[in-house]
Amino acid sequence: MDNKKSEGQAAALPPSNERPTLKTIAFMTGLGITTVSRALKDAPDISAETKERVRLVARQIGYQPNRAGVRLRTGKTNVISLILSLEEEIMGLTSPMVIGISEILASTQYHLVVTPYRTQGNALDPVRYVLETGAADGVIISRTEPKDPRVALMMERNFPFATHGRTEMGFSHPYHDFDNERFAYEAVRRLVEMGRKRLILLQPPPYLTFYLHMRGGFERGVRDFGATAVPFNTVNLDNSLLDIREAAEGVFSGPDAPDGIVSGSGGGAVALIAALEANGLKLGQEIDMVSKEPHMFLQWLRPEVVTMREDIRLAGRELAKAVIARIEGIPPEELQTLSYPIPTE
Amino acid sequence: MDNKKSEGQAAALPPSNERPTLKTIAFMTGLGITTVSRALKDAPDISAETKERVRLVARQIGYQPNRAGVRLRTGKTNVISLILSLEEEIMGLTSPMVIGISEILASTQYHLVVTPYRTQGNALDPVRYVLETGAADGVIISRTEPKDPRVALMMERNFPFATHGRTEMGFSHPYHDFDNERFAYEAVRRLVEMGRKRLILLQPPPYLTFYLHMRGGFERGVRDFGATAVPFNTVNLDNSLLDIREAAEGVFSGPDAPDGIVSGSGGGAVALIAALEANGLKLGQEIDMVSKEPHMFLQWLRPEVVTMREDIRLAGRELAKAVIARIEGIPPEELQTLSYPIPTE
DNA sequence: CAAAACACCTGTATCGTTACAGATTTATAG
DNA sequence: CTATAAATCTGTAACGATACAGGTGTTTTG
Repeated sequence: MDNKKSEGQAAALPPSNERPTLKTIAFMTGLGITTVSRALKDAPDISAETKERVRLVARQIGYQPNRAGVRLRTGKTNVISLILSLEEEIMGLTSPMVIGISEILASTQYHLVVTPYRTQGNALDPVRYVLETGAADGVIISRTEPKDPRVALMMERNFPFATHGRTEMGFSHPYHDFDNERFAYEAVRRLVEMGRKRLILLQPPPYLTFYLHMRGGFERGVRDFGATAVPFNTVNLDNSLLDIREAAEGVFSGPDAPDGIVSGSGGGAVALIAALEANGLKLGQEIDMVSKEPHMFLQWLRPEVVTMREDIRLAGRELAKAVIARIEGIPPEELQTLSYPIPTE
Repeated sequence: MDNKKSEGQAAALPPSNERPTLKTIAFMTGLGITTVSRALKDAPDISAETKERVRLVARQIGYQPNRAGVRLRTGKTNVISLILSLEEEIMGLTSPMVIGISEILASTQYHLVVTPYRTQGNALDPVRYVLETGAADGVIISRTEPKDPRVALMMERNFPFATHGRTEMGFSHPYHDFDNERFAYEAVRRLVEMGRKRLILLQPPPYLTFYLHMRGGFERGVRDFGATAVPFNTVNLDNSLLDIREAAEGVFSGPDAPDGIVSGSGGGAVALIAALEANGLKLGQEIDMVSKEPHMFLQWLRPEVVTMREDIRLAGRELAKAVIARIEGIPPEELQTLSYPIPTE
């Protein structure tokens, strides 16, 4: 009769040797499941002593909340989705990005889910998927456009996200970006310092925001330092290295050939070098180049190239921190960071 | 009174404008929730007409099962976990691997979750985590060892997984591997054909399985083709490019310097080239090299290097297919694939 | 034509967690 | 010494899906 008390939530079942749940802890401590739940989240209506006891037992038996249970009840997924193009990247930007994000998430409850999309035109699909199915608490996207429909959609739904790259949409959102304006500007400066005048830029595709930055920096440099921009628009960083090489061979062998190159990526630089050398040109002699350098390839195999590093792993870390902060309600204005070209010596 | 019938599961609630659930479909079709559930999984005790009706409505309103609900009830997570070292890779193997896996998972219900570990010694942690928390239905690991404790653990628990790389543990499990034995063997053949005799191998760290393969192929080649293996054990593919370069400079400048190089990675090759050129050697003259080529770097910047490609994206695809097949109960023996060096151009 | 078989559908309980609305005990107020 | 307020704790319901054990109506069997 008196054991009514022990017939409550807590004592209903033996501990069992399965994965521990709140019920297990409730049984072990003699408390109710609700109490245990609230104790673990440090609720104000639980006594300090009880909290301590619950935490102790929880740690002891290695309790980890069941993600499906939490997710079903609260809608919180504890997932960050990285949205990736399957076509992306000649030269794995993805690796350091994934690693950087993982580094940050490792010390949180968040898991990283990679959500791919097939082609350029379908970039909105995975975002819609996440929004509609509630597959994640926050999203990281890259390849941003000045008016980015993905950003518009997530803003409208008030869904936490961070972008690798800026937009120009008249409101602020979390981002991390590399200062491509400065990169190109400094690149032009260096080339002019080396006596080069007729410059080409291997640039991003025109619809991406960082095209504007890189192009802008390039043109400002050309103006400020008194050089000439030679057109090179038939290919961009999204083309295959083979296409870039082919297009470059055309430019180098044509009239008014350039004598200076700014390459927006290390992979592209290799194609450009192959092209210019196929035309009998030599770096450091008839022509010079400034490029981003993902590894040590250019530095060691073509030391004549002036290289600057872009830290993608850092970008991953910053983006991860930004989405999480956004999820936690930090205002977007405080979650915008820029990184700068790192000179390689 | 008669409306008892309509007070059952189905009619309890209006459709609401939230995300549709089984209840929504039940309401719309006038069926019970259970019936809808079973209809959607094509159970035999539901009439063909009902199934058709349910499927139609489900498609119409864009029903997608709630993952948390399924997971909580059935334990099925619909997640594949890719376990990654945060230190991994000088030259992003991860990118094409992630892309390859995603390509396959995109047409399934599976999501890809990246689960990192910090350092070599902690490789078992993420595996334990997945096993203990049931975070995934299957796991993909790389950097396998001949006696791999992760493999042992997952076999013991009968947990589906696939490895990038083989093991030597006396039982079979799903894997995909690159034939490093053949790579090294062919590399030696090529070098000997070019008249080289004193060969070094930039090899994997000795505790990884593919060390045995690459080393084995190298030594078999040395024997078969009559060359000499020059020791080069102070560094391996896990060292930084700087360390490799430094060690290589020592070997090239020492007595009995090698005249042929087999490099197990493209990144390593760059370091070796930097080293040998710093010693005044020239590829194709005093020395030759065969290397894996991740991109077009070597091919275009040092065409004297003989390169072979390893298709990591393919590995990702194969591994994804293998885990899923394993989850579906296909015997491991049928899930073992090997890929072969791809001669470049 | 009653009994058994069949075809098809449905309610209940449950997975683990948390929001919410009490319940119980003890301390404070009047 | 009763009424109120704190301080703690707890049961119930619900999130969405599914396993299981019926239920109902129709058809077949003997």
